[in-house]
Amino acid sequence: MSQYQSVKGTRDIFPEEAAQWNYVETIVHKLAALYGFREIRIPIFEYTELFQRGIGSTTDIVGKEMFSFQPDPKGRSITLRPEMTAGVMRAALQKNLFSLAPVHKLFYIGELFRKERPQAGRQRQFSQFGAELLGVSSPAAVAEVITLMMQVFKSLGLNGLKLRINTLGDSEDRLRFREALQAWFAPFHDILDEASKERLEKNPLRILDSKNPAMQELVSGAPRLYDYLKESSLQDFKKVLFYLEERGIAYEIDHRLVRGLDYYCHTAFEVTSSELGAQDAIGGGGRYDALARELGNSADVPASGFAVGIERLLITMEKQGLLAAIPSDAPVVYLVVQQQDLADHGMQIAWQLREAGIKTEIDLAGRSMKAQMREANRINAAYALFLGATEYETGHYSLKNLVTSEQTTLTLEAIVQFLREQRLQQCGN
RNA sequence: GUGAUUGUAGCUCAGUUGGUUAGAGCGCCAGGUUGUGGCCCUGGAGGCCGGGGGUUCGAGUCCCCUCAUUCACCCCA
Repeated sequence: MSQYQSVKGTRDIFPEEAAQWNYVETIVHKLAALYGFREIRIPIFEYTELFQRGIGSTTDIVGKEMFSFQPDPKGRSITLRPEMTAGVMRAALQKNLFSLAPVHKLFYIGELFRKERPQAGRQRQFSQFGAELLGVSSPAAVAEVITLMMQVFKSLGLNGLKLRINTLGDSEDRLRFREALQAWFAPFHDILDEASKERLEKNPLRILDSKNPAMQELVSGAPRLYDYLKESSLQDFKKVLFYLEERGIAYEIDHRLVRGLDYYCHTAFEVTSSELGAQDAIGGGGRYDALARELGNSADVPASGFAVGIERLLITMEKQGLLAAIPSDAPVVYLVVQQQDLADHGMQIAWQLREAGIKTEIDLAGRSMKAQMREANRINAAYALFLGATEYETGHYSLKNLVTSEQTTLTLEAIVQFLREQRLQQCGN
């Protein structure tokens, strides 16, 4: 074992895997563009208050999971971003985006940081892509966001994901429900676990979300927010569901789905994969009209968004055998040089081939022909091009198809032309 | 933060009740074929057995500490 290891909860992505990431990111870019979302890139750290205000100080993320530090003793505390939404909203408000146009559709891909114990599907540095639709509050907007997310899953070939959805109502609904909930739980105060007692005080809704089996049993008899919704909130939710049905997106209403972040209102949703183990949420999101005001804006900015964990997405794709289909980055030609004194000429040819747009690999270590051939085989080159004394003198080179073992002798120009035609066939474009 | 788990070669793992120079498969390198890969054969390199301390004539094996891994809880992507 080497002396230095990557920091706990972080990992390296080597080329084979990076190709998979690129594939996913390319799909995200394409579909986001198709739906009219444009990319935003924001800083990887923010002032700590942004997350305290935005995400909510009672949440686990803010309470115990943030990587915070103080760059200078008198300076303000800074935190590595544990999620994207607060930063995106901050950027939008700072830039005064809403004075330019009322609606903004943004998407992002980036790394996030949370100080949790790593486990399957959970790291301290992880990545998400997501979209934020800022400036509209209609059910259509929420449906748009969910549809884009589901479209990404579909385009990647994923099967069997479960979309759960719920509504949290507006602040009035929640206030009335909160009182009802506290009243209902009051007689049971003594049997509540510690976390639930605290939640009952600070954020009663989250009791419903408890995964403690004893609490779940108790919760199953508790009142439902759904029954406390005012008519407009109910209609809003039903309209979202209507759009999902229209688009053929299967969902399951889960009255206990609350989600951990304070800024959600109305529709909240989560997508889970049964292939992930304990940490089975692959994506989630919802509507968060109050976030802008939390961040000091004079008024609410109606908004909704989703985020998908890329590591968990890739794990699920792996389990479903979807990664094998991702195109490889193997070279087309491996240039095999017979003798050392032809090495310079070999470099010259490799350069010519690359100029012609043909992906070419060549031995740089002066190794034996056998070693070069083995290497060509290992890296899955399509062809071996031999350079020996005969080729050097005649200008005709031997080209071997490493799959069929067929070998022909052609001029370099003919080889370039041949390979170009081959590649057109292979890629089908 | 809590609980459990596992640390032996680059990787996956053997290693018997503590007993000489710690093994296998795969991978890597070289040769068998001085102009041709995969398959096969032969050989080679590569380990302070995670680190520290202790028990013992003797520790990869037993005990303690520590570091790291993995899984789970809490919660989330």
